Amino acid sequence: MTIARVIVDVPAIGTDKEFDYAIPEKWREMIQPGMRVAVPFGPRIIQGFVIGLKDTTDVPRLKSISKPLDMTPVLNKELLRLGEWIAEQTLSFKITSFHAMLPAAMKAKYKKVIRKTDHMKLISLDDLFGGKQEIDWKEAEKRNLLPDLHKEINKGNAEVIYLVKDRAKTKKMKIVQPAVPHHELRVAADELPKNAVNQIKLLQYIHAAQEESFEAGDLAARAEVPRQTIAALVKKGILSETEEDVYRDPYKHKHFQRTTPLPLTAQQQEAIRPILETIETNIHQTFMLFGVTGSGKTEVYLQSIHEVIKKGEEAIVLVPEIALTPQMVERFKGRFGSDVAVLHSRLSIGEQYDEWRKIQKKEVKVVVGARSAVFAPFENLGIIIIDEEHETSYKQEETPRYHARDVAIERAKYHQCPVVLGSATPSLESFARAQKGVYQLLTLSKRMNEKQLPSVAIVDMREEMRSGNRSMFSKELFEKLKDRLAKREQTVLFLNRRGHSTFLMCRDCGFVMQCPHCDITLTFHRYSNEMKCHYCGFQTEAPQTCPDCASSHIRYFGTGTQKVEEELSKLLPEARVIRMDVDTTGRKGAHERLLDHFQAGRADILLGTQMIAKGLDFPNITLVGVLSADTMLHLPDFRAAEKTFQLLTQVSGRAGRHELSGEVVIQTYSPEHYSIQLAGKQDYDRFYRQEMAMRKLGSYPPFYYLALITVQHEDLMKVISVTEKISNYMKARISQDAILLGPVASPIPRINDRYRYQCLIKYKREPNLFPALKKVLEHYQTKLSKEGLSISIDVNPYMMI
DNA sequence: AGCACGCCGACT
DNA sequence: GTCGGCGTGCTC
Repeated sequence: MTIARVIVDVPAIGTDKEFDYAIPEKWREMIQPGMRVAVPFGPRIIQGFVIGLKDTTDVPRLKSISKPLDMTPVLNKELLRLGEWIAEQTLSFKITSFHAMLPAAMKAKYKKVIRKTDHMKLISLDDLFGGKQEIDWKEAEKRNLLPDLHKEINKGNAEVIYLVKDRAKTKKMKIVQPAVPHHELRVAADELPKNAVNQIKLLQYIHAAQEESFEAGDLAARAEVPRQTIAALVKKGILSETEEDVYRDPYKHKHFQRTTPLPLTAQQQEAIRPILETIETNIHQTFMLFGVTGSGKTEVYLQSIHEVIKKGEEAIVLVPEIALTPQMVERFKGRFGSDVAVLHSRLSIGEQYDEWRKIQKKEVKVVVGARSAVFAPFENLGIIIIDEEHETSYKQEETPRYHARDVAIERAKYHQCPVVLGSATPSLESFARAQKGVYQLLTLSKRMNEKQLPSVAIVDMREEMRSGNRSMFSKELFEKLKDRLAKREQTVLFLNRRGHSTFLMCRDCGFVMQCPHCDITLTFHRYSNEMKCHYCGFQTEAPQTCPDCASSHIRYFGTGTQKVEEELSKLLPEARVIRMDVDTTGRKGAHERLLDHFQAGRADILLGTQMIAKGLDFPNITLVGVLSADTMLHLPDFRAAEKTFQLLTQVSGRAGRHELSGEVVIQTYSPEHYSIQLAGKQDYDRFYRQEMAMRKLGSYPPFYYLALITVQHEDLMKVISVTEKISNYMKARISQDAILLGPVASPIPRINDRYRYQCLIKYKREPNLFPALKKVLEHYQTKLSKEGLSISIDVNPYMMI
């Protein structure tokens, strides 16, 4: 094969197609589909993916591949095909899909430099180049040298060079070994000058140690000598130093207690049997593992994976990003040891790349990871497990806007293996499919240890108000809190809102402080005494007087985690509180540290947002308090009730998982709402029926599919007119059965000074929809993207804002 | 996405 | 007459 079909690294509608390149003779044998290559494209050199090979082309004058960027393919046949499938399904570019499937380190960086041509080593150019042979384009631009350099380029004294840089760097470790036989180390030490104290010390240390080789930094530290000492002895030929590729191991200092399979309960056995059957017979099937919190879903996963590994196949386990705590990792590493790779966004780019390479080199059998781990480059997949299936974080919110569940099923079809969707509160979409028999339903209705589910009390905060309690804690919750403190048991307090107070209002004129760039109220952060916008990051000092009428009667309304923390220290000064939200877990490892603290019993109360709802499994938690169950309920989102139900159920599940039984207190201003009532009763089935009725009434999923078109621009009039044009265009192209809503302003009509309008299409079967949407993108992306107009299309959106 | 090409207004 | 503004269209 002499010609490569290449997808180039230019995410634009006009370049979202194959380009043909001649393969130079010397690379003929080695260049294969799935490899990245550097190719000339117009005047520059960029990265591309080889998606196929051929011998003929219609293109009159082919250019040649500059060089390969990989030794072996980074995407196999299956993943190349999957990338194209994702591009089709999500209306995104192939190149964008390919990048989403690979670790970030594989995304090329481009550099442009101006270099002196060597036949003209003119001194006069030295002041331009600062004595160097080349100069970075960006630097030249900054120092305003471009006009002069341009002249030199035209004269032929300098040229523009395009560089493709690969960020995929392996980490090297310096290994130190004695260069002489062990018994000669003594002699060598004696021969050193007496004042070379450190060198003698080091040699004596190596002589005494029972090891063949040492990691350089480690050795210096252990022998208590400076690092230069090693270099000095290497120079003298007594030690030798070599470099070795190593993996950056994020769990280097962590020891994992090995576990063995637990005996399964009757229910677990019944649930696992069909899964094992499909593993055995290589049949693709999607299972919905519906199990209450604490019913032992994880053990079912573990034993299914065990079976897959026994067959010589591999497993992918997806877990929501925030649930990927060391505790979670431990359960898999504990069972499968070094056969496990872990992938999530809190790892550094280098660490992610290394975990990915372990998978590619077939050094691991199991991947535990967040959304993008669904692309793990395994070639003999035996099972894909998606834990907490209902989590919205499985949907990627940037292009390509894929859903990991759909990708998992597509991959499983290729590999003829099962997908297991596990949840205590399945998404309506998935549960409806299970009801229809598209997925096979497996139920775990009992907790493993036969523990009762915690008892749940729903407290009407309006009543509290009426009876004169203006505090954020109801009488009932406060009593129970005090009781736990006395008994030295732990409490989890949940509040879905960070910051201090939600908004600032002037009691004289009613002024509410809003973000100047977004149509959203600012949130007060007490510690920094700032008003912050959680959408664009805008922040400003909190005012002392009303910015509008200068009255000093400004007040902060609503409650955030910071304020609760303050209140707790006033009301229960003896309680030790840990607060967990994005503001306290920003730094790497902070998340783990705080949880370790809590687990070790060094705090009584864990107070936090979303992130504490998942996966916490501490024996000493006997009380869970939900401070305000309503915050999500009134969001302009058709999934608001579902999300509320799921969250309340998940949070409640944190209590009483072990010997001690648990209690849950849910505070709310809408105690009669079905999602709160049924979450209190932990009655998923009734919630499902009720919510399905609501969805049917509103023509929402799972009865209809959705496609959301969002238009953004600085100019409001332009946004409205474009959205209207698109709506009309689409209306003419869809059938009578589809419903088109819009144009309407987005729920947040302005973010970052850009106005937002949208058009929502609800449909069941609509063969013309995707081609029409593609036409819309084609029409506008080329013509107007340069004016700052952006149009995004989200098929099956989760975020409607 | 970049970049060149090309066509109009404001200067040496 | 030239420099340079950014609309248009192409990149194997």
